[in-house]
Amino acid sequence: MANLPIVQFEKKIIETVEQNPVVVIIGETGSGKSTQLSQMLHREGYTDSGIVAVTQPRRVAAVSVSRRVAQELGVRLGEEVGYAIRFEDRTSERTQIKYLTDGVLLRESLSNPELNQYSVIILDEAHERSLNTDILLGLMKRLVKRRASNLKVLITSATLDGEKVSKFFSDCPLLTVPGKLFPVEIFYSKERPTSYLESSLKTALDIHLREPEGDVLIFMTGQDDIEKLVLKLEDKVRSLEEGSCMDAIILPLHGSLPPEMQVRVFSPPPPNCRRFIVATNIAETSLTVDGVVYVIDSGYVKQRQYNPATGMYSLDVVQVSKVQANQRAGRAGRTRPGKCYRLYPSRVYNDEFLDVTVPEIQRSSLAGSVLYLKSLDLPDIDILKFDFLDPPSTESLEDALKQLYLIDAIDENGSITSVGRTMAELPLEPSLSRTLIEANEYGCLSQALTVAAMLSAETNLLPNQSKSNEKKRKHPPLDLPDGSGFGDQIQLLQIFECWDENDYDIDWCKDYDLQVRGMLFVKEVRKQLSQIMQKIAKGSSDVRANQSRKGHQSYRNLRKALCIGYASQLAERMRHHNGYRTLGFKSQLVQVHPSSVLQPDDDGLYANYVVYHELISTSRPYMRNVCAVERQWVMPILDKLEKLNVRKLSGGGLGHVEEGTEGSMSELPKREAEVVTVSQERESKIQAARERFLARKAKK
DNA sequence: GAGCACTGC
Repeated sequence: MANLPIVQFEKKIIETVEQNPVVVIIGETGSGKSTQLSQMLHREGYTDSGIVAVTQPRRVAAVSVSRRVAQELGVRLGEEVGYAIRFEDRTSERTQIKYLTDGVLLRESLSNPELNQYSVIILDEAHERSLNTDILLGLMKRLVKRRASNLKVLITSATLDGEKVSKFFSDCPLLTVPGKLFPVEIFYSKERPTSYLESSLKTALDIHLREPEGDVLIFMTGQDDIEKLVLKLEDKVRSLEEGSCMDAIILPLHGSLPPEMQVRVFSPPPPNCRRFIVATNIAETSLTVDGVVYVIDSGYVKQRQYNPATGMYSLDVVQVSKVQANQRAGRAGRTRPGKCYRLYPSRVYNDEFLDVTVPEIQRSSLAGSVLYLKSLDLPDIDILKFDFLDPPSTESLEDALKQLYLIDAIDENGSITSVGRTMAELPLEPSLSRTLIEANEYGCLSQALTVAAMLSAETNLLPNQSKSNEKKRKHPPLDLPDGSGFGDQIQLLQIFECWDENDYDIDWCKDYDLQVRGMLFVKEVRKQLSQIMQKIAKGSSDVRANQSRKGHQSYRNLRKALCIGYASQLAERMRHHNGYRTLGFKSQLVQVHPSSVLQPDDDGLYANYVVYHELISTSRPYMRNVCAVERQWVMPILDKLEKLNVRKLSGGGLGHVEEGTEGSMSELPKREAEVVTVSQERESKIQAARERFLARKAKK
């Protein structure tokens, strides 16, 4: 602890904090800011008047850092030093230093907007710019004015954007604390490689043959490329002449790897053996691998982005930012001087890379965040003018307002409704919290709780039916429930009900290839949701509460509730084929994702109307997780859509300039004219595919 | 008939 760089700055830090309500601290990796700042303030007496809170973007960080601090102070974790993350509050009345995820702090400020229990709030790792951190930054700016006399706010950030944060907080002081990284030598490629897979392979082998011992960390974009590179590396290493160089172990590392495979990177290699870790950006911040001396940076990352104009998500491979590239390089200098090989020229780094990663708030759907802010009842706040460090686009905020209006969370003037208030209390996307409230009215709350919980964890819950996986499987896969033809939300419900009937047996999950960790998470979420709903629940929340007519039920009430909750995510089938047209503000041509269990009727046609959980644009625009709904439930929503006036929603449109004066009329979906916004290119691709299909059919 | 970076309440 004594040799941490930050300790030498204690006096300066304390002085600055005494004299200023907000201080930005730039501390690089290894400076000790996460563990030491809270202890300094504690020593100085700040814990006498309240708790010192330290937020973290990730749960594991909140737990591990608090454990360290408790150890250093010689107290039991959960007493003077504790942590709070979702599902787990390890604090007590005696707690003076509290580590928590930024999401938990946002929840707390919902019930206590002044956050009076805290004397100091430290937003740690603010440079990561998580959606939650960005909202907290805006809230802190307001809060320090209201609690000027008794609240201190500290923000820690990385080198590149510290000044921007300082400026945001009316030019507050900015202190820089050196890190404890060893120097990392950077090597650039002369040109951008035609294949960064081949280029990383070559670079990795060069290191293996020429450089002294030390592990190699290779940053790739995704599972696919990682698996390919691992195979190629294994192949090449095997063909090397025996005794010509040291042994090698090659390890993949990405999020969809089962936990037991992930932890393999934490066990040290046998002597005289070099490890190659081929990873996604999970190794950038979330997981720290010891022993890395060499880093190979492809310069790319996969990023999910939301397009508010279309309501569609896409997962794109994009260039990393300078901050990200430096973070990756830094992974080589944790234990001794290292080397970083960038597979792109310095010109690309200097001229093409953005300084910082586009913050999440500018890449996400904001319905949930806007509802959250509305529910805080901030006086005199026009949501379009909320003071964000990097404001999201007006388009994105208006998209959120429209969504919220359609699901009754706000009224036509943009004011939060009582339904909206209840929704904000639920840790769910607005569409799902709206579904829960409606289901409660229809007497199918328990089913809706299950669906909402399942969708909260959905990614990687179900087995993916790729051919490579089938080969690995020891026995043929057992049949999962099929949603009775109604679609994916119903299937998810049925799966959980089966698991419940099997007493939440882990082996049952394994038999059906369901991700165990994911299913346990669902169970926890469901429990949490049902506790929150208990206050207003009109029926039992028990999983088996709605199973009385099992076998011949139509899930009518549940589907109706989903229709109300997903009012802004509806689609209507084309008259003569299985393509759909979304019924939102801008109509899109979309298809049911092939993984869906929605079943066609005897004529081979899908339901006339469906709700979808999300639109994802991959090779084509797809609806993921769809559920059949009925026309008579959809019609009232369309009426509401026609009455929508964005200007009123966003607070009368003060200072809000929009072309034309006809207000919402120009945005009405053209129901009869079949107007769609599909790019020419995509349209012709679809056309070409259709012709190929017809040609094949004709041959037969 | 196709594919999924990473978090979090």
